[in-house]
Amino acid sequence: MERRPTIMDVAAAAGVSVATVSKAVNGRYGVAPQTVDRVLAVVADLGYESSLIASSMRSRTTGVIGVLVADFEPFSAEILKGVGQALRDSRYDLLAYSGSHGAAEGWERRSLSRLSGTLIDGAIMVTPTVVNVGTEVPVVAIDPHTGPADRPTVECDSFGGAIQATRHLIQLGHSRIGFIAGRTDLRSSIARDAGYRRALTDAGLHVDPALIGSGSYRQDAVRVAALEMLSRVDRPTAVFAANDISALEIMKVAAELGLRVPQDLSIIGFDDVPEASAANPPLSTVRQPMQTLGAEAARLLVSLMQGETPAATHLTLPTRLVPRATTAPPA
Amino acid sequence: MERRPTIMDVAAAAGVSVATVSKAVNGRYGVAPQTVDRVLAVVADLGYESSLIASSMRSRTTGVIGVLVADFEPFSAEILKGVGQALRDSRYDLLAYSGSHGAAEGWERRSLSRLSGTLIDGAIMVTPTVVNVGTEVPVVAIDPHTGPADRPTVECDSFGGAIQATRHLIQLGHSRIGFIAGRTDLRSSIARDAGYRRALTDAGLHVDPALIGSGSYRQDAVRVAALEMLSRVDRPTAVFAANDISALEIMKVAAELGLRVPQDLSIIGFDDVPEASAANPPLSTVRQPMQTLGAEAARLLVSLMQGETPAATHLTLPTRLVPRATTAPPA
DNA sequence: CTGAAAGCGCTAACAC
DNA sequence: GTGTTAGCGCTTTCAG
Repeated sequence: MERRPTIMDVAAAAGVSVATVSKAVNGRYGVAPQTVDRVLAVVADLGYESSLIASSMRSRTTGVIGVLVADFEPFSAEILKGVGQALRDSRYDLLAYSGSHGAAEGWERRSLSRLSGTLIDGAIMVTPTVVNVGTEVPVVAIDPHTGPADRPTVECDSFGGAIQATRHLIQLGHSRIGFIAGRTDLRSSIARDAGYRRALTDAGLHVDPALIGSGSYRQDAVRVAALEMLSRVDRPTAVFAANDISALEIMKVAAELGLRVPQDLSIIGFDDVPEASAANPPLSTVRQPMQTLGAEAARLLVSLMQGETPAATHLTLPTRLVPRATTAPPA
Repeated sequence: MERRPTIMDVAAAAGVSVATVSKAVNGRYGVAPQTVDRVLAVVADLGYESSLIASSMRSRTTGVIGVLVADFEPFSAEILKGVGQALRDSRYDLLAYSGSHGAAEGWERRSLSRLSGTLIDGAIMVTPTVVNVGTEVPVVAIDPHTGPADRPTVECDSFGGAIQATRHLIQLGHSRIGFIAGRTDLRSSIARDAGYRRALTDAGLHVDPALIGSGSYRQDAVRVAALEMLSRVDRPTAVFAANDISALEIMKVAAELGLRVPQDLSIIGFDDVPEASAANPPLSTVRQPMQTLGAEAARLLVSLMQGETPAATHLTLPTRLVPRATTAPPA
């Protein structure tokens, strides 16, 4: 709990001015070699470390990349691993930030505002809630918001993935297939909804509005929608959830209702977060390459930060069906 | 890429001084209600958001908790989820930081120095490489370094867990059991080593130095140690790795050597990171409650930050054996 | 109730 | 080569 040494302490101890210390520490020109040595010796001795914050207020660049998330949940954690991997051998520090008001719309505007222009040189926003955020630094969005895509984005093929999931259920013999939708402000959610409908239509199946519930990716909303859907006399024999967290919640509801999975009800999710394979029984899902998403976003951002003009600023990565133990033919 | 509005812009637009804006925004006493209204209207209009960095330079407190990690890998990602969960309903923002020199010893001192005293009000260090770091803010360490434990710590019962793992192999009928050790500077690693030896001794088994390799939790080192150990004519029939990442690497080496797991070689890890259950075949391991570790660390830290004196500042959480598909009786 | 001024730790011009 | 000076955007005394 002792006071951290400042540049003034170093200057005083080395008998030079703060400016000289700054130059010596940052390897600027115009300092005598022996002065540099003396200063660095004092720095080592005192354990001085320049304050990232103070430096960032003066210099326009910090070498720090920010990842802005609403919350550290499974999805964003995977993204983070990918970003970290891509940046591992770079000179960039990585800073992940989650405001305390993650639930409120516009959290990313607030976070970005508070960090950019000073602390971070560029940012990656994960599942943002708004489209336009004026910034002073390059930003790339992962799993972007609906609306005009003026900002660089990285996402997976949600439409194709939803078709894979729904078709998987159809091929197992299901014809009454429910859908629990996600956050309707996310492009990916809308695409998953569309994919579900398309697969149904392509198979000559009727799209029954009663079998479409809104979950918004929120556990409580999913619970309500699932309870309602699964309590119907003409309940579906299979459900596709717009993400794994929702699917996992549906599994809980099914258990409470006395429905066995997959015998009485097939369930398939989307994402393949680690929790999906660890579930009991392991959750069938559509895998989106979350770590790759993060890594690609990082690469795109670095290229943007270096003033390059990347060939593609809207990446869409493929998904893959991962059938596990929660999907089976209907009874 | 537009310039972010500063407090000066707000002041100018509202026709007041920056001091008044600051007071109005922060709800300080001594501002006329109508002035507050006017200022806040301008704030909303301009989309002003105070700079976290600039504020933190003047005020001693920011409401931000920092989690310092060497790297965003599976273990620290789980910790992060737990910290996030514990802080979800608090007023604290969460900032996770990984310096670009994560590999170098002392990364946490550097990170802490650069962030503390200004940006963060408290910190959680994950698997630190050094013991003493002078700081101005409360710090709690997860999976601490060896040496005098003067700082609050949260860890799992590594000794007991290692005994569980080794005993599991012994009970399956193994008598030649190898061990790939972890980072020798971590208290937990040493405890796992000791637990391995104790279980062996308790069972009347000989501790063969040739069956103990050093992996340091680094893939390349694990590979070298595993290759050497598994190429011996008197190779072990089972191996206990000090963490899952090491165990996963051993699985790869075993495959390259043509050894079938678990028929020719049983492997058990430690941690139960998500990757363990997703492995093929799923990895047997000892589960440490990583998210709980993070959550407890967060609770401890918050209590420290509020000036309380927690009853216990050294938490040890229990582990649990999770037998999966990589352990079986020897051929 | 409001504003002017000082300064947090640091860097970048510019003098000396 | 080195020191002096002026801020970065904000909060906080302290006068008015």
